Amino acid sequence: MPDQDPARPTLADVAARAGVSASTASLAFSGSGPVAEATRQRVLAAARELHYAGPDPRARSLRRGRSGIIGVVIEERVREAFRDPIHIAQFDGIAEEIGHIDAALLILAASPAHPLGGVKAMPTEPVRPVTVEDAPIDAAVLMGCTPRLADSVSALRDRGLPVVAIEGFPAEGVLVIEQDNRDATERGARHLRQQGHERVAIITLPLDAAHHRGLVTQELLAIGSSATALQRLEGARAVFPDARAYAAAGSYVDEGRRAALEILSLPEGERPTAIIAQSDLLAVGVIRAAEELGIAVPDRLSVIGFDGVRVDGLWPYELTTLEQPAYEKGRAAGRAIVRMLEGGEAEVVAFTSVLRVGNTTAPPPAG
Amino acid sequence: MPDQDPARPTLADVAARAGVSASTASLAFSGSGPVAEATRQRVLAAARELHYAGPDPRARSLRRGRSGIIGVVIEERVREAFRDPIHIAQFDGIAEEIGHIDAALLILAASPAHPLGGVKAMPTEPVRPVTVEDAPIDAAVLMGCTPRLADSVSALRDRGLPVVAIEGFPAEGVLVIEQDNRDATERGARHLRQQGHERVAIITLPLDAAHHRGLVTQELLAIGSSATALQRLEGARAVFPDARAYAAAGSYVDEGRRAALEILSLPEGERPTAIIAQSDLLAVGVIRAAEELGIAVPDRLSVIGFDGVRVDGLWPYELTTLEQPAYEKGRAAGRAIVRMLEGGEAEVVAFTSVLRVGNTTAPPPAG
DNA sequence: GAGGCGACTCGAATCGATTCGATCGCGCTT
DNA sequence: AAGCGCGATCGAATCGATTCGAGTCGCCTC
Repeated sequence: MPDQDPARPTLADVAARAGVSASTASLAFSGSGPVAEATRQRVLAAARELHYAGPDPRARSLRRGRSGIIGVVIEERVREAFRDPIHIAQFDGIAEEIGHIDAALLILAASPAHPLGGVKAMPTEPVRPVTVEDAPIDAAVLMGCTPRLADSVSALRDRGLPVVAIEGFPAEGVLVIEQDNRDATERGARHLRQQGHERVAIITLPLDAAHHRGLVTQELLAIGSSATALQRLEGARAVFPDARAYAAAGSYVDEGRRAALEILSLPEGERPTAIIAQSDLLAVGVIRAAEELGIAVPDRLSVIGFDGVRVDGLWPYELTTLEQPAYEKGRAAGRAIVRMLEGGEAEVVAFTSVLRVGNTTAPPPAG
Repeated sequence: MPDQDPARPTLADVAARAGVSASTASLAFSGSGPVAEATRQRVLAAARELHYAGPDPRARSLRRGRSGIIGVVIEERVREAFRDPIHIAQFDGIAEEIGHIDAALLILAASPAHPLGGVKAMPTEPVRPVTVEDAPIDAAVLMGCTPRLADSVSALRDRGLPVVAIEGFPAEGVLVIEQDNRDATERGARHLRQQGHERVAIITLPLDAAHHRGLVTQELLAIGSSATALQRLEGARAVFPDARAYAAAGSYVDEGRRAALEILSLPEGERPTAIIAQSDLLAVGVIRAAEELGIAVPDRLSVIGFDGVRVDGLWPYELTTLEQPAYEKGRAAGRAIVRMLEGGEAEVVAFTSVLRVGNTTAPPPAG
């Protein structure tokens, strides 16, 4: 029994009460056709009397073929997306642009890839899972998604929906909003090199789908799927080929702290004089760890981040970081979606990060 | 023509190719019924060959009567919701809880109320507006909504959808997650009184739908519709009945600064010795303004906020504020939705704010 | 006064899937 | 060997609205 309440009125009921046909009633509501004003009023009155709440959006969107909803696909759990300032800025930008066509934003967590028709866990859940492949959306924006989603993406394409990705691996039929992760990180690394640093460590964003934490090995690199993390790693190693890298399990302050505590446990003279963190939150964690260990920043340890979000409670530090235009990236994605929905072609957009030098980087200690 | 591409395959096509009936094909996909493994494989194979992307979510949700989407209604433009840390924490909490039933979150900006069947602006927009009343949602969470939405809310009720409100005016059939705005502010005000303050000013959140800025007059109070702002104002005036209040046009640092510059333009001796701001962001603005005017905080001006979000770049200040459990409020709303969707009754939850004393409040200057 | 034109209204097909009840075999029991 | 039970499959109704083509009716024109 799909209907929860018996006898919720339908358009047909309203039409009957108003003494018109369903088609006329529909016209009266949608306004797309000639309806006599008197008739229209009669229909609206009937609707009021029956407490009819207007055409059912489900039926409407089935018939019309459009739902007015844009999906934003993230690969973490939904709640984590709200923790990351970069995500938020990008949401913001997307919302700004699709607001122009009055579309709404559906936040979707990518489900673990499941084969076409794979068995769902519980057949009679009160609410069925909304996955990327079966959400009533008109288009999708992928945020930092990995090839793990390839199946879902091709399902979207099979549906004929426009798909735009903000960073991530290029895929057939997906418009990518690009970010110069590799080159930007290389610029940041060069900045360290110029200051005289030789021993550098890297803390990366999660590389693989399972978010493995720890030293980045060949094996981990091989299964690495995060374009963003890999590109930034590549940029850093272009300058410091032998730099050790540690993967964090997420872009959180505490993950940065944890990795840094491990990195900095070496005796001075062996331990790195600089750490390249792949996000500002990680970098803040590094600074916290240094404070705990009594290692002065930037005198004995330089720290560089990525993102350019202004992190809370960092005073007196001003993080040296690579500032990326997250809000603008979101807008570009939104604009692309709008254009594609209107039947046009959207072109690839590439964004550039700017090195903002703060007071967390300095020449390495003389010794 | 609803379909954009000609000949996108449907379940019937797949069934035909697999040599089974549509009903069997449906069973093969949904898994809710006995289907021979061989048949199932045949159907899935046919689907692959035709590039069939799975059952159309629109049709599915029409038939099933559920879409798996929970709407979160905000009254600002969507993008502004992402700017407010309290909103974000609440989103986060909601997402956490509804994640348990695999539902997704639809962010909806409340449209200006329009009468049932009111004329839409453009009949042939590429994407139709998604308003509160016609979004394919299974339930709605209202975030800080005003009576302006009364029509939309009653439409939701007519649809038989569960509706939960986080703060806001109680409405028939709407479960409210409450916050002790009035009493909490009163406690904060009493803290100032105990320190000896007499001349106090208040900076409120937007009171009315139009977000009028400026001195709070009787007229403004009369059209005030934000429960949160009104309750907090009431709490402050319970202690300082004659305190002047200024409405900000939004919860932003710059709005707080702007209001404070006006408030503090009086000669010392007449100007307030303390300012009660209705949000932390506003309070930070007050501190900024005081810095600009060379007024020492807390020596010559005490400042108290509301929210307990840790605002960036405030050092060396630790804001005295009323800490509210925003994340928990979101969770409570999410839990209530889940319970109601499962057919149960959800009970009202009330949250309490705690006064956290920082270093922005002190006794007023002796003079 | 007949023809014609418009403004309205209606019937019926359609969107694409789900689901209930009925049917059909087929193996097993007694 | 007849009867039974059960798993697999199918037909048809249904979900609730939109839309197209086909009337219907009144009024204007020549």
